[in-house]
Amino acid sequence: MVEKDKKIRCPECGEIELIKDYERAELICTNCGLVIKDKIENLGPEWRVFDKEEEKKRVRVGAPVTHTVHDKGLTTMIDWKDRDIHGRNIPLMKRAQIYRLRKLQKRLVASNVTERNLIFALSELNRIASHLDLPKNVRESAAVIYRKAMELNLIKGRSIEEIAAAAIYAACRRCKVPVTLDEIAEISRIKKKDIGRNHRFLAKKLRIIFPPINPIDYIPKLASELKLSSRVQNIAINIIKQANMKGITLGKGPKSIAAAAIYIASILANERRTQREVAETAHVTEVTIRNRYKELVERLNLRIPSNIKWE
DNA sequence: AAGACGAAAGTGGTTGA
DNA sequence: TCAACAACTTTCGTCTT
Repeated sequence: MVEKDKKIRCPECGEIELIKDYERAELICTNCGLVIKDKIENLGPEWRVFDKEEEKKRVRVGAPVTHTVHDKGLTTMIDWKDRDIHGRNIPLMKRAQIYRLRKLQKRLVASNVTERNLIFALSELNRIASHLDLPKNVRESAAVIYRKAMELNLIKGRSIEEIAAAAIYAACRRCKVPVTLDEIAEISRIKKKDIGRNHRFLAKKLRIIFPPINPIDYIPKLASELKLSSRVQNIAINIIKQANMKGITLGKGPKSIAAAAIYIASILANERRTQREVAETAHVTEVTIRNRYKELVERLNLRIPSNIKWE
């Protein structure tokens, strides 16, 4: 559908030659699994049409193809009833033939081990994604990453669940969804350390470059959990932007920076939250918030109103 | 009494020999 | 593989509101 010679490049992993259209559901980078464009507009029918009449009849058939189902959603089912589509009995001769077809199909659908493992992996991906409320593009991305890992024989000798968890994390990083290793570790039965290890492994083998996490990505989530206004969000984002420019954020945990920025912003906007509240929702300690926020206030010359003092 | 502060010791992950 | 290291946590006593 999408012409190969269009020469679209993946904005993240740059050097990758072409983006496959993957049967017109999304534009996905075949290398790193980044979903570049969610829906391609003006999809056009899959048959040639010769006149307007025909065009009306032949529009679009079937659900969009997806990577999150093991056969990409292209399932054919042969009914077990011995009736044709009109409900008539099927002649005996034909029945035998259909019986053979059914048997054959069963074997094809999920018989070989690879396929069965893929089904398991995808259901695991889906399970984790549902628990974390991940958007569709992240799920697709995770599925693509997993399939890619399978193609390169990276699963062999490793547990499916570990790779699945790592694929989810990788997809989140790709799509800038602020999910932590801890959150995934809690849902899957994989330890944080192992998810991280496998994630690094995937990144290396699939040659995906992950940009460092920007503290800004945490802000919306934190702000909404703390029920803070969008004004606070904007202030916090501004603080982080300035901090980024001064290089203060380098080497520090992005979560800590985000938490400190939110804390400061909540004070500046007169919607104050305690250090404890922020610390709890951001999953860092009050001490860390204190250290970061002191640093931010000093280095950025922020003016904190009189209800707070510091030396 | 709750919140903020900071010193000191401890933990887990990264880095470089 | 080991030690050094920075970021972060835990704990706890003190100060402020």
